Amino acid sequence: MDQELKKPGKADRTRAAILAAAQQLFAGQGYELTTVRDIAAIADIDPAMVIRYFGSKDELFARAAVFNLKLPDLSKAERSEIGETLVRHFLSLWEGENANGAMPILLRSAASNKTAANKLREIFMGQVLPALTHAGGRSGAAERAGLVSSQLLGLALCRYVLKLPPVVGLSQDMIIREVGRTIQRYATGEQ
Amino acid sequence: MDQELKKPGKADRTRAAILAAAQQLFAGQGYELTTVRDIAAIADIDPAMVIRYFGSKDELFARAAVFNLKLPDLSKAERSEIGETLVRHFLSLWEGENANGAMPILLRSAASNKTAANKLREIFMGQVLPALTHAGGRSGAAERAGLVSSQLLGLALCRYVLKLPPVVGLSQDMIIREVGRTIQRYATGEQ
DNA sequence: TGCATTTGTCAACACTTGTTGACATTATGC
DNA sequence: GCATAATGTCAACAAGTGTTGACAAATGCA
Repeated sequence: MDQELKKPGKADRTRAAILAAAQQLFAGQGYELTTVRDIAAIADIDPAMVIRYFGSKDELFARAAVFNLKLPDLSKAERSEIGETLVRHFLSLWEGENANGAMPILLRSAASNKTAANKLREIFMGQVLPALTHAGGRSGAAERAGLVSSQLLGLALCRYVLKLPPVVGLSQDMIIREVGRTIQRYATGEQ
Repeated sequence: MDQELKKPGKADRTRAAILAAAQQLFAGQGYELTTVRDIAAIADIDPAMVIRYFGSKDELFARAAVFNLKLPDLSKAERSEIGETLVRHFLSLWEGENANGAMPILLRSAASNKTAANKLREIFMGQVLPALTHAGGRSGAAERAGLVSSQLLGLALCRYVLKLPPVVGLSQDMIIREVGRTIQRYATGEQ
């Protein structure tokens, strides 16, 4: 289970506590408003430990904001179901059991933190764009990826960050159906 | 032209300079990262004047972030052109001649500043939702407004804040055509 | 001219920030 | 047992924050 082996000594537990507290706060109020002292208070340790274990606030943020889209192989999916497949994938990634909340973390801080903004750019340029290239051919892949990104990130922004009531209230089924159709058209040009 | 009348005394000019500098910085790096001293430096005045003229950094932000969607009356538009009309309207509002950049200001700070987040919520709840209620009937208006908001805000986020290259590269025509179709479907349920 | 108001300058305040180093405490291996 | 390393505590630092008040310069009016 563990990656660095050894018994789960005391150090590892406080390390994990710090990371959990950091993720909670970064996701809730973004990078700038989250202080090392707040993180330490929630993790119930000394602020100095945060620095000792992670080097700096910046490095801690980088650790707290790692995540992978793990996009499914769209070339194997039914072509007519690419949209719904993608939306379903993102929804389960964002609010499924294994969701680690990294998306809100990035989205909340991307507006003012360059590390977060770059990470978001990398994710969508490096994963969404190639996936769509495979799915719909090379021509216009950039445009299609841009449109897809705008809809998916907009959904995440309204639902998890701004928490616009009408968007929060949307059922997963409705999102999959309606947004899925949009993504389908953007991705394939059909309809 | 002026609203408070009187000759445009020296005070009004520095007031305007402060506001312009504030808008520039708020739009570029958000509320938290923008300091009163930075604003003063760009406006080429003393930091104390910023407070003297606007009371506090918070009040200055509130002044810098006022704007109105001025949504067209959708009930009078061709029903089949609601989507394109809306997208065209937002594009000209965001990057037309009279664009004041208030949208990036709000969007960039909304993630961490409650004033900005509330303002965004108010705008979309108070203007987009009613407009769609008129346009497509009362039933499901909230859901439709939510979907429309997610696409429009996502577009603004990717294009002006995150500056994702594929989204920045989209031509206005393409946006009007492609996103317009999405908005059309969300707003009317047609297609 | 003189006076009063407006406009601007300067230094400092109280506070918070990330980060550091010296020291105490606890656990581990011999 | 002891020595050594790991882990935690504490106080302080330098820098930067929004904001304030006392004072100087400029401007307009009589």
